[in-house]
Amino acid sequence: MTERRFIRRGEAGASERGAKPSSRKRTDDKRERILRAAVKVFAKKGFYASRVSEIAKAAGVADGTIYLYFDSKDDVLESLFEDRTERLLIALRTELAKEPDPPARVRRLIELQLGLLDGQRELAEVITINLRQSTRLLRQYGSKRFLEYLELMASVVSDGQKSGHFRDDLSARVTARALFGALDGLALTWALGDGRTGGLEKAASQLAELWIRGLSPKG
Amino acid sequence: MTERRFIRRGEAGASERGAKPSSRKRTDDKRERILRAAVKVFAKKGFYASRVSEIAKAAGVADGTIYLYFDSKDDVLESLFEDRTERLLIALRTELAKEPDPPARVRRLIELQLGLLDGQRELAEVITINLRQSTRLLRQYGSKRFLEYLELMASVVSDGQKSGHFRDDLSARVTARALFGALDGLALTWALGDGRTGGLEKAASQLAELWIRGLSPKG
Amino acid sequence: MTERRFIRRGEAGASERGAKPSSRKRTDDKRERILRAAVKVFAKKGFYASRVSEIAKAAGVADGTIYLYFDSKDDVLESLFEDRTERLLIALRTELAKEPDPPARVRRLIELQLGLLDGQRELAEVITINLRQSTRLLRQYGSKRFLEYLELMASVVSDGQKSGHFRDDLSARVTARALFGALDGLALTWALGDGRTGGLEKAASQLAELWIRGLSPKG
Amino acid sequence: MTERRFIRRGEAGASERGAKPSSRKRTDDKRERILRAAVKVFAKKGFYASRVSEIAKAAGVADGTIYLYFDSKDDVLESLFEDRTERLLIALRTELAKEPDPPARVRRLIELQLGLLDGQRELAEVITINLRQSTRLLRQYGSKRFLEYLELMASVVSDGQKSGHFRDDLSARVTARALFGALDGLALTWALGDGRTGGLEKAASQLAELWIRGLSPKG
DNA sequence: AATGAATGAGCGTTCATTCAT
DNA sequence: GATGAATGAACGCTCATTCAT
Repeated sequence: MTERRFIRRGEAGASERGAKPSSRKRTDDKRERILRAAVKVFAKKGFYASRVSEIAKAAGVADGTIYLYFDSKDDVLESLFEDRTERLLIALRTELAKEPDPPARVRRLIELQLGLLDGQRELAEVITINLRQSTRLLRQYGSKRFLEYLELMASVVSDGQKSGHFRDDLSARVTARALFGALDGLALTWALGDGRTGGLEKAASQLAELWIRGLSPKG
Repeated sequence: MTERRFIRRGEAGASERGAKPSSRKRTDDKRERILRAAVKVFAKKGFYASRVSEIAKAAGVADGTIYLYFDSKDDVLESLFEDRTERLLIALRTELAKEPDPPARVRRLIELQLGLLDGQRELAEVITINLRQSTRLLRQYGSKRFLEYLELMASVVSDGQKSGHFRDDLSARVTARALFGALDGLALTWALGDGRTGGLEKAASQLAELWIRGLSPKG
Repeated sequence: MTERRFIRRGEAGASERGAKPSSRKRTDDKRERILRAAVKVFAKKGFYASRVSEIAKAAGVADGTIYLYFDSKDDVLESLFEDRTERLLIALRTELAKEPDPPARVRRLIELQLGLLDGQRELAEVITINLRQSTRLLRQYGSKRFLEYLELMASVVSDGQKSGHFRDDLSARVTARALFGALDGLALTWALGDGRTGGLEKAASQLAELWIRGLSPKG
Repeated sequence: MTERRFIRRGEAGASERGAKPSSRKRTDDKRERILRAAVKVFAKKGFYASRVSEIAKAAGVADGTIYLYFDSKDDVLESLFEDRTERLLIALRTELAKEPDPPARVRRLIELQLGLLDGQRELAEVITINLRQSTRLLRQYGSKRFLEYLELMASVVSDGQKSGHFRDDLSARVTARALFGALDGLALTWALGDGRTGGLEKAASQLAELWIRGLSPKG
């Protein structure tokens, strides 16, 4: 078990990620179906209160089938997180590559992160809340995709500092973490609150204004 | 059980809060000892992975004793959160009352929240991480001390807007939530990271700079 | 868990053996009740087909209670075996001490082992059959009480060889193992067969005759 | 399932035994490969701890294939036992037919049984240990090949009694069971112990000496 | 009030078996 | 015949909570 886990955790090429049953058909139906079901269930009840059997039922598979694709309930959460964060990273990188102006990049970053969640309340809940439920996930996982994500944010800040668009008396790392927190906090209160589509859009715009001015140099 | 719970859930005056054993001695030794033990245990292993028996052991009491002071394991976490947030609120209100200048109030707010955690890594972990572990806590509790706390933050912003010190194109509520998130995010990464005493101090200062400028009006 | 196990496995004085709940009352009711229930259930269905809940039910305790006295289902079997073998060893040593004549000692040994089982069909089944069900038990356990037991048998043979009562062209160790096997085989077929009280008595007598003559020196 | 089982359980002539796939090729490759794999796996981990998938893997077939040749995991063990015991019986009968002298026959019996296992540690383990793991096997099976085997042993004894070579104050049945047990016990300790080739040879010789004298008539 | 042995509902996981391909 | 992904019943074990002392 631990062995298999190690293999899976390895930097297996993305083409093979998470594939347990060896001859996967085209679209990897089952695995994705399970992940989608897990989002719903985790969002509704939280990781710990969610039952593996509920996920199975929601995914329309047998309980045991989940263990053909994941090593454990924990692994489902981790995989979910990794999977979705990876998508977010790809989307962010693609979009940011199109935008050279630092302030506009900050705005884009904020809009994208909150925009991706807008209309996906469940995913927002899973990422902002459930991630914190598995201590193991948080501690040991804080170092992978999540750090990549923080680094991407930090680079947007430091790039702007180098080009003179942003003040340079602030640590890019600290700033990035604070920005992540701000976005996460908004997503959390939104997810726990109304979760209305569109609700995050205005907030995103305001937050962008705040941060762009906050990062602007003296004068 | 349910009955007792109802009574406790009522808006019992602070004078009676959390008191189960009827003849409270001076300082309510046991209850506080249990809460202190819970901080340690929850911080180390997370709420769900923590065992009631571990808390009991850490507090130097028998398992059953915990149920003389709390209704359930959940209640321990809720009480802990409520208790500590209350202290924080009191401290904040006291300090902010001394400071009339809006930008200085923002700085003070940030310094105080992060400062209180500095050197109390365990408490930081409990508040930032464990709070999110009990869905019930999050959902139903989002409305009590936590909202009071957010409102306090929002009032610092809106007061500044009214006095013309802060731009008024931002929602005070949104701004407050984002600030809470930023502080929470810093505390989280700090708690999960090194947790070195003093580490948060510099971050607090930078964050204050950022927000103060971010909130400043045009021109 | 593993830790506790280690402690229990240690050569803890007999006075403390297997006691988990710390303040044991007089007669260690529960633990013994569970062991007695386990004998019945294991004998009836075999170790693997026996359910922990069945043992609990037979013992009149809750499922969880079993885990207050034993670490696992495996541990119940091991403890049972160790416990009963120890009693047998004590009885054998006491009896053999009274008998100096080697042939008579062999006879006594056979009579005692089979006699103890006579009327305890269930125990016979557990010892002869179930012991072999836990590979771990067999392999790692083959070295403790069981070896003591074989050594006791071997010493009866080698003592007789030294005193000239028995032929000395046979290895005492091999002889002891074969005798154990013969006794075990009789017990097994008896347990699986009728299991009538008294059935083993005659067999014991005949087996004794056979072995005594088999061990006698030439001439 | 039950149906098929019934058919197979019937006293099907040896010519049809265990044949599931209808068009049996010459040497029934698969079935024998599975049995050989089962010996290895059962010997290593015991019947209950062995997984059908492990046997399949060791045999180089798919999991499902096993069910084309056997009705269940239990059936694999039973078939294995029956198969191997049959071979042993045939070998014993052939050899004993060549030897008219009762004491020599006893010696031959012992040598053959232990000799067949010598160098086949795995088979020894399966027969002596695993057989006892399936209660069903033991109980209902005690009546087939195994009884034939015991009867063969008993006949060697009773033949000797009739011809006056052996004492007649012993029950041939009891004696046979005890001898089986002795052989089994030696095989067991050998299998669990070193399992060195040749180790059983000397033991066989000594055991033969012991039994022959033990069975010899007075005077 | 305090204890801690006892409870028993509840769940993650395994694995023999099936069956569509 | 052969395959191996899918199934889902079954069970060992945990641990929050209770309650007799």
